[in-house]
Amino acid sequence: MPICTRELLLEAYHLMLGRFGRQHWWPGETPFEVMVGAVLTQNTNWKNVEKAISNLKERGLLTPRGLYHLSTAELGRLIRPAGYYNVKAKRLKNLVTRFVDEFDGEVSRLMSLSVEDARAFLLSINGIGEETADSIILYALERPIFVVDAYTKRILFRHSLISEDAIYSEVQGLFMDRLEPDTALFNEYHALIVRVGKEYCKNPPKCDDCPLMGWAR
DNA sequence: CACCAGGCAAGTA
DNA sequence: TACTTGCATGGT
Repeated sequence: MPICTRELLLEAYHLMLGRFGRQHWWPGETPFEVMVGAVLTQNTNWKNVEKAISNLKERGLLTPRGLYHLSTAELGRLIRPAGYYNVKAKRLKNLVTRFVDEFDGEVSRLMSLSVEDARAFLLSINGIGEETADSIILYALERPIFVVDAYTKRILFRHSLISEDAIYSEVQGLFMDRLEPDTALFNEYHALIVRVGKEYCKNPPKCDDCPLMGWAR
């Protein structure tokens, strides 16, 4: 059972960065587009999300008030390629309604909250869970919080750094208790984990040539 | 053909 | 509290 130190976490980061370079997340979007994309990409391939984003963009609807005044049914039709379109249309409406009603649809007003308050606000919205909330805080608000996803858990579990049933806060704490709050670092680190997870840490694992081969364990 | 992707909430016991 | 299930398109 390896001990998870700051040095170990930084080693993994540099191994992944050295192999893949910067991932440029979140791909070319304004903060509001990141918020929308964070909901659309729930359990869904990003390529599918891009089609949905394009549909909204082409019609000039990818703004807080554009979506605010759009019916849930019509929104669902436009985001259809992203999958779960009925569920996601409701979730987006929930997010946009709260964002416009309580923050006037201004990202700057949301950013004036503390990270804890912003997280509590986002989590109080039906359809926004921990990963989506943290993705919005990190990639839209550009505040330092570590995003944990299924790949993060799988990689750490396979390297015996966490148990299989480790909960979100446990995994997040593993990183945040050891690394100084650094938005750029957390941004790149999560993106690299997703990249490595996709290419190597699937079922079955493709460990040959994985940048984390021989790391921790 | 099967499998799954940058999750989440609601239902069940 | 601890599982289970529904949601859905598009790529490999």
